Amino acid sequence: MKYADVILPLALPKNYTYAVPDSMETALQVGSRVAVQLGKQKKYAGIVKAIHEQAPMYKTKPLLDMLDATPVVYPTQLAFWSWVASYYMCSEGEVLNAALPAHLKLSSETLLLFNDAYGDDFTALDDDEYLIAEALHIRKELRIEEVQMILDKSEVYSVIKKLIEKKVLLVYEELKEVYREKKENYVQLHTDYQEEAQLAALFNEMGRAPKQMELLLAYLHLLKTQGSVLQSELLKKSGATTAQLKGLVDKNILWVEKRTVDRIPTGKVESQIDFDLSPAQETALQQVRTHFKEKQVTLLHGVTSSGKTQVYVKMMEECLATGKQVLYLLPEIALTAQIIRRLQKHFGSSIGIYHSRFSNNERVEIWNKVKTGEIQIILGARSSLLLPFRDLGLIILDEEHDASYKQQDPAPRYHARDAAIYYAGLFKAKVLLGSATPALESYYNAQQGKYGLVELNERFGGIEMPVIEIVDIKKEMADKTMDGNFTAALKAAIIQSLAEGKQVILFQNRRGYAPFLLCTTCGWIPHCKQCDVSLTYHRNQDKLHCHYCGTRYPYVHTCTACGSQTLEPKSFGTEKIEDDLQLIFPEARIARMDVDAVRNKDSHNKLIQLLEERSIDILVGTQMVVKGLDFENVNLVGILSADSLLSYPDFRVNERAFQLMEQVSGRAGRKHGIGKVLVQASNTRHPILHYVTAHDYKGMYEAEIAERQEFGYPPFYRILKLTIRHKNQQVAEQAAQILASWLQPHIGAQLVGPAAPLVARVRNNYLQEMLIKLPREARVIAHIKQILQEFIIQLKIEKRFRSVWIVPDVDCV
DNA sequence: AGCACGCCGACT
DNA sequence: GTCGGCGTGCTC
Repeated sequence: MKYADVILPLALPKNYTYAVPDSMETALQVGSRVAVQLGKQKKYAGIVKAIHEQAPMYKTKPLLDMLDATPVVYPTQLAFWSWVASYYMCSEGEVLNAALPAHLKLSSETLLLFNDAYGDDFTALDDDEYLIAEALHIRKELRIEEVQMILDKSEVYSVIKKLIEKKVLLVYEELKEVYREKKENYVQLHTDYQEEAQLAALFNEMGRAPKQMELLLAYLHLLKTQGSVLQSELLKKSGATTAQLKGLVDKNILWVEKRTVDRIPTGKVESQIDFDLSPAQETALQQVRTHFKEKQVTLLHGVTSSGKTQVYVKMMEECLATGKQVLYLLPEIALTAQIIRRLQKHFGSSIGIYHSRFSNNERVEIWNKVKTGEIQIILGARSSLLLPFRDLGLIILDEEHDASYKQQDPAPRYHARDAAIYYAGLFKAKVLLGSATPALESYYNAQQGKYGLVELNERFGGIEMPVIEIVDIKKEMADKTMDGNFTAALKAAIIQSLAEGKQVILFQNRRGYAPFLLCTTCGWIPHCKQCDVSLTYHRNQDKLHCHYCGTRYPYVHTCTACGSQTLEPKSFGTEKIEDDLQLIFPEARIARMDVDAVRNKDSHNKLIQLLEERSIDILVGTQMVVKGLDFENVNLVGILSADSLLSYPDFRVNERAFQLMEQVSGRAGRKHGIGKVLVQASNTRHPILHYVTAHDYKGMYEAEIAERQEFGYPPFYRILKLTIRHKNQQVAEQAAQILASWLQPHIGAQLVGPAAPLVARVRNNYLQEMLIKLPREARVIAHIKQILQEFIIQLKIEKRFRSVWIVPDVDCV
């Protein structure tokens, strides 16, 4: 007897074993999807992890069905998932959930079917039963949801149970394949009319049907110009109706064929525009090649605009030439039309794009084409690391310092950079990390010789680095030269840029109008009812938003504490900057780019396009303006408040602030002339500002790495963050204390907390956090993770801790 | 993630 | 007293 270990798309602590029916024994393959029963009625599609002959201790259920002729993943992916699950402390099911496109993940839906044998005499039923029976009698099938709607309550199980007992209905669990091939109607000419003479005769006969003749002429025209004729296109071009087309079909002149079409067209490489590297780029390329001879990972540290992309393109070409696949990762937000166009220029349609905005059907097609190798290059965001590559040769991770490479919620909370390095190892592939401001961890690894290091210090085309000036807010306040949140220096610079016909980007890391309202009489600040945070005022909607749980409240005019009407918006966000700008520069065309402004599908790309074609003079934005944008006409960048970047209680603040300012300033003056960056700050003596003005990454690195070593932070230690959550504050605190006391003897002093985080309550749940510092030894790390997992189970034995949520976040950012 | 079962408060 | 809510444990 054979058994199959199946990964189910659920957060189950381990995989379940099912019996392999004899009929499947020969055909069943590891990596294929199978339909299985879980519990009394639910069915799922799971993935076969292993096939073996070891009978488990418990009674097994049989596999119900094989869903794939060929596996959906290779053993390489299964090995990768297993590593991700154990390293990031989650289940393989959660990894599968993140990896598999929604349309390959099937779960059953309960359908209620009317039992025709019952007849239509419903007198033996009570009110609820009658309602359902009647609805079913008419509609023949109902979903649970519909039953809930008919009865207007959520608990419907008892009614259904009674109806089953009375044999009014039958329950059916349906496991439906959701992916659908795309079909399109093509119009074909009947074989009788393939020749000129036949056609001519036909036209003679058709004298009395001028509309049909017109349609036929349009058809022949399209056929000649395009080779094949789409029904929709034909009708559009000719202005004919479906009825007229049907007329021709009925006469056996034309016929319609349904064809399966690719949503993701691929083919031969269409264009391959060659380009020359600058001598600096050429050297860098050579160095990358040399490092790859002995090292798996190389870090390309290239200043903004140094043309890292060209180096990537050359490396990609070399990899493709060996027949292997390439994965090019970017932070989601940097995946703009700009970069996609640039790469498509070189690689044509052999490049596939993968990110969150694709439809579920499209994702299935990309998945399959990566699996077969038909797509050789994937350009994508974090999640494309989980695609089923067949033979990966190179992973490029651009903007490798970017925090969005780390998945936050839900599990798997993986870091795409670290996971990419492991994944590449399975293929013996190379990893090229690129950044103008590498993560301290990566630069450290390069310094230690673990990674190769290549420096590209020269901007492409000899453009100079922008000039960065710090503007003292305090001094201008004292001199009374401020105009709202604008210093006179920044205002003057904007005026000059606008006068020169140049564009300006302004950066402020808070969205909304004002981060909080303050009663100037008593000091009261409106807070969210469910979270311990002040509410942000959004003036466009005249509402107060909670940025943690998303709740919106009406604007308050009267102070709840003292009753006075003296509430004032305090501090400032992007919305206010946008408003103020319009007052100061009434003539300028101003736009805003933050999550609120680009909420709908394409608005981000549209904003970029507007900026490209110079229809925007000033762009105000949050982090979003930092990534992946490349505009030649921008010559001024303003950072409105450096202080707000430097005042988070996080060991990475300085690094982050430096990266952000350096990246923003990289947007200035990329092609023509020297760009200018103005940084407004109250504390102008902050050391980070000094490194920013000097474009001194190394200086920043040296200073920060010393601190990290002294205080035991990454890269010298790994950090595991435990978040403890419960709706009762005491329970959360006690659970955290107990866990900490158990962990303490095992890890000594390397435990920070537990303590309530800055925002101690979110959605009515109280939070506690602690940081566990792990020495960089794989064995120790694995051991501590294991005992931690045991402690969590042990804690939950006690009844009051059973509903405590404990979330481990390995290598948190 | 569902779903079944058990315990407890709000109505007839 | 019962109905329906929700908390909790289990699924190979």
